[in-house]
Amino acid sequence: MDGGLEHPAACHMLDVAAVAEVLLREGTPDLPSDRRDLFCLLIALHDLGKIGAQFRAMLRAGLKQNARHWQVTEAWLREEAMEDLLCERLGGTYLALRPLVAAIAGHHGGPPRDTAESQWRMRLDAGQAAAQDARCFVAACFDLWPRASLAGINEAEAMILSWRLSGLTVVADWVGSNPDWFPAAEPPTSAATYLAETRLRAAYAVEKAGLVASVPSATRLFDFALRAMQEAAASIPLRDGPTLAIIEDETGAGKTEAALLLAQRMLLASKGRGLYLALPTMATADAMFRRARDVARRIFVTPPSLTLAHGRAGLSVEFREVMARSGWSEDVICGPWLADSRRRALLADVGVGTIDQALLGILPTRFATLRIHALASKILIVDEVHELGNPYLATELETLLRLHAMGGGSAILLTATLPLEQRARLSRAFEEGAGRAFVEDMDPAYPVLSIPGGAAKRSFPDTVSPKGPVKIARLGSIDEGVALIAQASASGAACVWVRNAVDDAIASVEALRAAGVEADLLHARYAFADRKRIEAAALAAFGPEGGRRRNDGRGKVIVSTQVLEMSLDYDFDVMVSDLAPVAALIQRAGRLWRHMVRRPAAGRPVPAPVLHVVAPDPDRPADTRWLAEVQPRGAWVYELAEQWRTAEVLFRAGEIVAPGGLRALIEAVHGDDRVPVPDTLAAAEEVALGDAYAEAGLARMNIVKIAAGYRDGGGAADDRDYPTRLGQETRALLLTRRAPSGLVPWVEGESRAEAELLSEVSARATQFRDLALPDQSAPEIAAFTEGWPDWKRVNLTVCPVEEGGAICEGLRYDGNLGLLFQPRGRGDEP
DNA sequence: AATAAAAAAAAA
Repeated sequence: MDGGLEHPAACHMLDVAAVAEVLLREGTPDLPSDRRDLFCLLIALHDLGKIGAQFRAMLRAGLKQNARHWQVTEAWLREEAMEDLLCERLGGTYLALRPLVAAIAGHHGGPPRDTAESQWRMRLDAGQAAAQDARCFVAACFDLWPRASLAGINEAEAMILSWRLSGLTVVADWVGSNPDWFPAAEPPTSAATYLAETRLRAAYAVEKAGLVASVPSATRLFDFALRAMQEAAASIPLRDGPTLAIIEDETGAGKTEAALLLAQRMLLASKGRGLYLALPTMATADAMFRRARDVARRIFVTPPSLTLAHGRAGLSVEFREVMARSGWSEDVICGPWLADSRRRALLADVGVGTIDQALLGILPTRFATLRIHALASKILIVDEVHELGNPYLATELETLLRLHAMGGGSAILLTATLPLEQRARLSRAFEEGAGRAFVEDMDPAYPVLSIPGGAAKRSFPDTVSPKGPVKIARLGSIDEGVALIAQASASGAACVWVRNAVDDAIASVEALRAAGVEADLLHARYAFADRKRIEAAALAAFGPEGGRRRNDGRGKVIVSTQVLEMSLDYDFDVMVSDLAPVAALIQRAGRLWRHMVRRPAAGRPVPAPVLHVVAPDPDRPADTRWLAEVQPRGAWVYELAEQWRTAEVLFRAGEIVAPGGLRALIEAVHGDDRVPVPDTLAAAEEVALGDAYAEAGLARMNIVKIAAGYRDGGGAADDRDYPTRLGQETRALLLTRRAPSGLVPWVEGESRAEAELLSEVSARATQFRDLALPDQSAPEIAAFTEGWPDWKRVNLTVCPVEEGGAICEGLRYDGNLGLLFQPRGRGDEP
């Protein structure tokens, strides 16, 4: 038998190369055929390191190998004689070869990093016979992919290609390692006959895995009459090559549908083979998944695969339903192979998930290149881009767009309130990634649909939201807020008070109660189950079908924090809010008088929508204590200069006019020629600016170094060492209760894992500093955590909750108020 | 002194 094929690893390598062949044909953007053959040839060598005495010894006797087989793969391919052979046969230089070799060798999550000396040692350990076998196998592969060529690839291009090749290798390996699809067989008679056979298996396997891209359909997506922005998306001329489209319009203008219309046209123009819809939170991703189901089916000719990708995707009832029905559904499907891991979820025809799932691809984390590869063939749709405006996230997003464009991908960005400068930075990253000159577009038109380097639609019929402008009124104190809500609620108005800090929100609930007003409380410091319950109750009160009034006829009242800004479909008659940056206030104001068709102005208990902002007078001499007097805790949440500037601009404007007036408000606070702050706040602004630079710098440190290629620019760190978001450290508690059988999760779930997820509550780590949390080695807790992986034990503190809610001195939990930190020395009284 | 947000097993 020729070519070292008697070695079991040889068949596996050909299996994996055959899978890669099918994937390149069926699932990734087009690559010239000589590049495809080059990729297949190299991928066929990915497990070359298994050919060797050490690996055999490990398999037979369980001996420990000094180096892992994937490291040895690179060692063989970097051997001088081998490198010469490869360069000669492939018609290229070792400068182009080496980055690609590292890409296929590093298929276990990270790139190989061994020195020439240790690679020499690996070859020595493997033995002479192995060297002979390896060379034979490589020679046989040349004949299998005769068109493979390095011609025209220089070092810089090889660096760029290395990212995608690495990801492709991983996917091919995962598919090709499945024994159901590639059962062990007798050694074949020749490499060529074996490859011919296994190509059939590969085609079947790729289909079974759900990786054959569905064919896009030109079917009309929506049966309603398109609105202006949607019409624009359906008709704007697309440009050649990788395309970025930016849709800027107010909340509720139908941007998602516009993006889907545009995405469908991009698919039909072969700018991608699928979609990934990236959202800022898990909750918004869940909501998008619900909406995407029907339309996803219509975008494709055959039932497409549809996945939900985020940390708690398993809790989504809709996603579970799609998985359960995927064996026979004519609708959308998600087979077991795709559903098996979050990383794989990105490979589906239509993926919906958090932006973080995509961002992990540009951080040097384990299997990051799999994410890059999966996204490369997708139209990347990023929703609520304005939520990703902090320097760390923004820098990550720029990098993602740059890399996506480099790989030939297209993208659509959706936003309500993006500063022009931010829009320019994202556009620049994409255009530069696509290898084009960037022409800055500072046209302030709004709403707008623009394609950098291409067409733009800037004139829309002059529409004003049906509710008319939202008036701005200032309240000088908390007491005024209490009085206003008490009075409005008495007249039957549905009321909300948005506060910046959880403890301030709790204080407001107490103040309202003292004034005879009962209010619910919604923030993020609840066990997941309680938060879900309170959100559902709020939806029943303030949602489209909401009851809005209590039995006694008074309007329902809720006090909340920033969680309210996140796409929850509430409608309030009256809103009071702490001063917050203008973009946040615009989002909050979007929850005022939202459902005008169901609830026209005439039926409302107040004459007009007004946003009452609790803030000090911006004309009053402002110092660093300016805000703290009305917001004892919340004053620290946002940057002070931004807060003052918002007050100055918003109170002077006196109203929010959407959509026409939004751009001017945003630019006056965030733009290049923003309003200057008083001298007394200049120092605070300097500090904040410094912090922002530091954050962006940290992001640049953390992200993968694209130009350095996968070997030197990537990594295999634990995800937690390279967070997708910065923030103060938090600590997660797993609440439990005592049952006859021992500790059980605080709430029930369909499975133990689900019950645990639902019983988690997090808060800032510093708040626990002086608390004596339960000893985790106590017998009842040790019994509860038995069998947990280490990372889980490190990250979760199991806390038994007593009958009255006490956890330990100074800390208690209340299902309606959340996790409560109490002043010390007052015991457990509420 | 202080928000919300996300994330965690590989590939015989």
